[in-house]
Amino acid sequence: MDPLSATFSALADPTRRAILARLALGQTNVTELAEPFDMSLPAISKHLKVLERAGLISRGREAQWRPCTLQAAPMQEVSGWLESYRKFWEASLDRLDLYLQNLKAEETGNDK
Amino acid sequence: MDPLSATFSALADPTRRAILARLALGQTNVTELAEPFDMSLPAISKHLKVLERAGLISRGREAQWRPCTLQAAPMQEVSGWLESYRKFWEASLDRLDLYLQNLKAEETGNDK
DNA sequence: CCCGTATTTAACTATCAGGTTACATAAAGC
DNA sequence: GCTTTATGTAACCTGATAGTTAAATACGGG
Repeated sequence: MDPLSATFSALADPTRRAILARLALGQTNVTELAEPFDMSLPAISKHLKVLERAGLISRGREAQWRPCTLQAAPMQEVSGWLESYRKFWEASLDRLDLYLQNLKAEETGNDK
Repeated sequence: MDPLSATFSALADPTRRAILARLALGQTNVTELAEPFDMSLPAISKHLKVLERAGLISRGREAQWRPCTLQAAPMQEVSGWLESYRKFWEASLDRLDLYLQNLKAEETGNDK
């Protein structure tokens, strides 16, 4: 799978995004990561593998713990990809803005 | 499925991203969208449905054609979500930068 | 060396995603 | 109304995902 697709599909799961959010607070181990979820440990282990293969986390070894660390570089790829579309959503926001302005103008009777 | 997950998973497919890239050039119909792909029309139709459900395109009606239009608003959501991680990839780039500088310094014997 | 803790792997199941072909529907034009 | 063109839906297949439980592995400490 191409890297961008791997990143997008890793991010397409709320559990995995929550894991990343937790890791943004600092490196931690698997059991602690699993804590908030109503899910078996192997399930979390699989999610971690997905994140790892996408390059979004790295895993070390510290005695019997496997500390996970956030690696945000792939997100930068996503951000770069998105960039070329920015003008489109900004344009549509402008249109929305315009629409809302017209709406308001009509309401107050100031519109042509 | 939550909107963010829907957007990420819609974007996790190269065919769909290519469709969006085409639509960035302007609105077009299904047959023309399908043209570059070695894939049946129903397959494209399914991809379009995924994009539509994620809110990334909208479809009109013009005689027997269904013109598709890019709707980038969900990308803005993604962009917003990514924003909170920006400092992480910027930090790691800084570390990479530092690493490369050190490497260069070592090479030229100017290090430490 | 055995034990407890942390984590992964194996085997299995159910659902979903992405593709196919065949058929159905929509609209225009003769 | 029939035909053509454009598109969508149905039924089906295959492989991937996401979860489960049970067993295996890795490591530190008595």
